[in-house]
Amino acid sequence: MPIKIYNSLTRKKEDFVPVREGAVTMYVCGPTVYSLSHIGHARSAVSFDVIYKYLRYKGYKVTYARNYTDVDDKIIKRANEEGVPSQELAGRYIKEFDDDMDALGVEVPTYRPKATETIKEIIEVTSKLIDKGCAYAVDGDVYYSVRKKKDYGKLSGKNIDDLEAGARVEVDERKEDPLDFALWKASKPDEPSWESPWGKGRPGWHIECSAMCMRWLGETVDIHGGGKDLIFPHHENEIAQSESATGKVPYVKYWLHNGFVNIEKEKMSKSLGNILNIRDVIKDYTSEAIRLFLLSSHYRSPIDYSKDSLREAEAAMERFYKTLQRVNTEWPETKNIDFCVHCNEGRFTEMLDAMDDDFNTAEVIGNIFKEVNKANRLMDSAKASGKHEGLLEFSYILSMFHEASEFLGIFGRTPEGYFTEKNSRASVPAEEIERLIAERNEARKNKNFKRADEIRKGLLEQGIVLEDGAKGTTWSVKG
RNA sequence: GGCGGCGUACCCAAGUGGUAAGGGAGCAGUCUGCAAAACUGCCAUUCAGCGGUUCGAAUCCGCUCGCCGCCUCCA
Repeated sequence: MPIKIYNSLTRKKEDFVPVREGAVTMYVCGPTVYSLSHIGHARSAVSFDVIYKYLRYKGYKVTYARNYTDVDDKIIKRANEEGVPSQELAGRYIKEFDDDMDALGVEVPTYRPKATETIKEIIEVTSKLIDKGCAYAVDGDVYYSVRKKKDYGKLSGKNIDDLEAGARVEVDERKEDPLDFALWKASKPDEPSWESPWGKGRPGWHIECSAMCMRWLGETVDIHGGGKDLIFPHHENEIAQSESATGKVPYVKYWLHNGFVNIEKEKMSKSLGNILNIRDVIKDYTSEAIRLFLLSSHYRSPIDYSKDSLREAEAAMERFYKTLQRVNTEWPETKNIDFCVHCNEGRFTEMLDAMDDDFNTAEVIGNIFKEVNKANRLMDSAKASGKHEGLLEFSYILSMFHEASEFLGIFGRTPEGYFTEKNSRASVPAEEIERLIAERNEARKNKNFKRADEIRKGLLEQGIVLEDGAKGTTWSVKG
């Protein structure tokens, strides 16, 4: 069964057939690096990380490029405020972005091009557009002429006349049409600039993505992704430029757009002051809980960030790893399971069908938790009967977790690894907790339950939960 | 004004023609010194509302109501 992908261009789910059989080229718009990245960047990055991983999982050779916009008005403004060169500022935030991605378990794409390293190509494409009569230079600026592209607006479903009727665009007398957009901007004295046939200047925003795509992936790419807000004007303009320059249609076969992250039901925006940085979220929740939260809704739907929803995601992750921990201790013979021995048995069909259907990660997660329940049930009944029967079933379940982790990027760690990350947030030193546990168990042995409960309650007030199990007392940070 | 999307239980959420996955919360039970965790049971005769198509609709069509996004930098 082919993968089905919702294509923003046709507004339909389509069978995924890449240009070259067995290989996929994929480009995703990355961040403009002038500040720390927020949870919205995380959603886009994680969504496409999963798509990248899944396509590879399905056997495609995927070439994935995600850019950094490292020259832009906002970067220049911020750099001038701080009194540092704009490239230094951009470099700093590229590093911060990479650190955030690493913390979220987002894989490094095949290529991570920067706009400033693609100037030569940008100038070439711009020149070609002028030569073809699709663009014109005025006072060192170069504009793309939207009227020259008959199907301009095909991605966003807009037409030029409607856009002009609702004009909120500032009228620039030098432009032939108010909707014409800059391919190249003449630079002011305090701005970074490059030599060009039109004088010193710097690239416009949209052209860099076209140039980077062509350089790293070719003139037609299979998948191009980004946030929903990029549909217009950014992606619309990319299509216009690229198709005009190369004459090849389509520029992109499948356009994918992820939904927004709202904060407590409100749009995240600078003016509302509710921008939530990845850096801050990572401090309070485990990286897998954050990924689980992002992947438990479909990538195209809007999601609402709230403390409750993250707490729930963390509780679910805990349930998962607690079960895995239990399997490891109660069924040590499962350690020798050869993952993927069941791959061709049709066992994972449900899960893979869900992924094939426009990457329905939410359904996969539902399937995973059904298996978690099954594992616990098996262990309970083994405990009751005293017999370890059903090893084959465990091998199925654990293989399924392993397979899912290959493309979801969660459910793949050791329980110890997970709980170490989680418990590093403890407000009480581990040695102190261990000491209190020992004291409490001594009290319990002496039937001094008052003291035992006192210790447990005291720790709970500091966010530490104690659990008495068959193998002794364990502790964890309250979710 | 133009374009697009959404409305499923207390909350989150999957399901897009065959009779409502999953998670969280809650209640009851098993287990436990008591808890916690785990397990079991309960928790939407119904999918915003009203009509229509169909043997059959949360799913398709029409209308109404409500919410949201884009059209300006934005993931």
